[in-house]
Amino acid sequence: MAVSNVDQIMLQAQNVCAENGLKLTKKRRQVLHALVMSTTALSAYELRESCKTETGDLLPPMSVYRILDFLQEAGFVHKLNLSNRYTACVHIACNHAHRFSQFLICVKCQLVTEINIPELTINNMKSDAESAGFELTKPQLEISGVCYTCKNKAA
Amino acid sequence: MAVSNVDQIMLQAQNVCAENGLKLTKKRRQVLHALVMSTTALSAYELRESCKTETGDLLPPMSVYRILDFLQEAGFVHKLNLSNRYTACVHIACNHAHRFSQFLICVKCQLVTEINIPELTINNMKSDAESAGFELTKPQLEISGVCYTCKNKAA
DNA sequence: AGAATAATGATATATGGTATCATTGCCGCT
DNA sequence: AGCGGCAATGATACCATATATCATTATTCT
Repeated sequence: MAVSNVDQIMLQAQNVCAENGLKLTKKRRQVLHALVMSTTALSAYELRESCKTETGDLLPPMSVYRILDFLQEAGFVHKLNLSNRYTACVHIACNHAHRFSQFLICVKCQLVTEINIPELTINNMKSDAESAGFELTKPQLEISGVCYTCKNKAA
Repeated sequence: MAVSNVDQIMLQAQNVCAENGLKLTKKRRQVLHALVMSTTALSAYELRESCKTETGDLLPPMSVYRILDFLQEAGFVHKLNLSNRYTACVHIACNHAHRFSQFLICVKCQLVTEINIPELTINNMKSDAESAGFELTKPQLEISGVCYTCKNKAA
């Protein structure tokens, strides 16, 4: 995510939890913080590293996955299935209503950019799906591409 | 895929390979055939089962993955990243030019339906991505939903 | 036939994720 | 403060997905 207002994001997350009876414990904060700080999506096992204690202890994998589940439930984190990695939601601080999200993933540098899908695109997709006999539920789109930085580097 | 014209599909695959100097060996045919016959996407390890010999020998995992790589290169098979499963391309027999594909995956029964994305939707997505500083390369979309059969069952 | 190359096999291991049961820590109560 | 109950975390074991590496078998080409 790599943002400047990290503190504000963490505070907002804390507030959202308080309002909904969810507990943002120390470890959960640690994991969320690591994701918010990272420009790229992180794997569960990379997150263990990011959260290790001064004595070098790692979180057990089970805990990492449970914490990720919690953070996803709360809407703070998305899982990217293309890479089996996790990324902080860009809308934590702005408290947007959560719409269908779309992730643009650079195949060269792994940069992840989350954008909102315009209403129009969503509606088109919904009716395309309907024609094929499907009702859409949770269309999270993950699309591979090349970011302009990498594209320019190549040229 | 679950189609009636299985033989025609296999024949067409054979022809495409011949035209392009690719070898559709016996094992590759076996794997492709298993995928063409299945209504749901199959995992690599399920494919081992589908292709076992009379004596019960299984393909080594490495071979399955290599064969799947080959079939994907040839455009006969898609990998679904949402489920880490593989499915035959619906366009083998009709020999369509390959456009961006979209998969509708039923969360209840695992039915997979491949549809073409209308030109319009693609172009919208491309310009959305461009606004965010991305150039799209291989937009394969995988979308969760509920097929009408399951939806009606629920009601 | 023999060399070169492509395909497959075998073994080991990395990586991603879950099941299960034990332990810890927090919260409210009296 | 002490205690009971429940949520969160830890520990161990394990399954599922995928790859690295080297050995062997088939094809193809001369």
